[in-house]
Amino acid sequence: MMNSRAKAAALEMLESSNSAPQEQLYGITQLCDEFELTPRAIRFYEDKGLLAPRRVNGARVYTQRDRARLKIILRAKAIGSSLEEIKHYLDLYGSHGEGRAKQLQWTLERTGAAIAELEQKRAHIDATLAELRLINETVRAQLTAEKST
DNA sequence: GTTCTCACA
DNA sequence: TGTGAGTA
Repeated sequence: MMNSRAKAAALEMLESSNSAPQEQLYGITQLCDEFELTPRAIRFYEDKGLLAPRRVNGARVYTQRDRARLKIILRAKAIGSSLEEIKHYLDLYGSHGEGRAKQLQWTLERTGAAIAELEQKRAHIDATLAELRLINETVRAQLTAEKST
């Protein structure tokens, strides 16, 4: 629990305590506005291990990196990835050595599967579109015929 | 305004 | 995969 003035003061302290390249910081409301999310959703992602913002007097403070991760989360969500899958994708960024090879293998398989699923959906959509166009034209022809009767 | 937790779909 | 309510 922290009012916005206290948070602003805390943010300022953080920024001024780091001498050189001050990292841009964000509050949860800023991210919500920017990505059109609710605070509940962002906290939900954190709860699932997709985000790990720092805390300043209890309030969440997000870095550019958190912001970049959020972008990835939303893009992956948009193509139907589960949060659990997205977590794996994100873990790829920080992994090295032996673990990284497994991560890459997993990502290779998972993205391959996702590609196949999306292509199948596209085929289904194309087929449905063809059917609907046929129906549309048939009905149009009937309407024209009945009007001239 | 922001936090957390519990309930709910 | 989230939302809503109640709370401090």
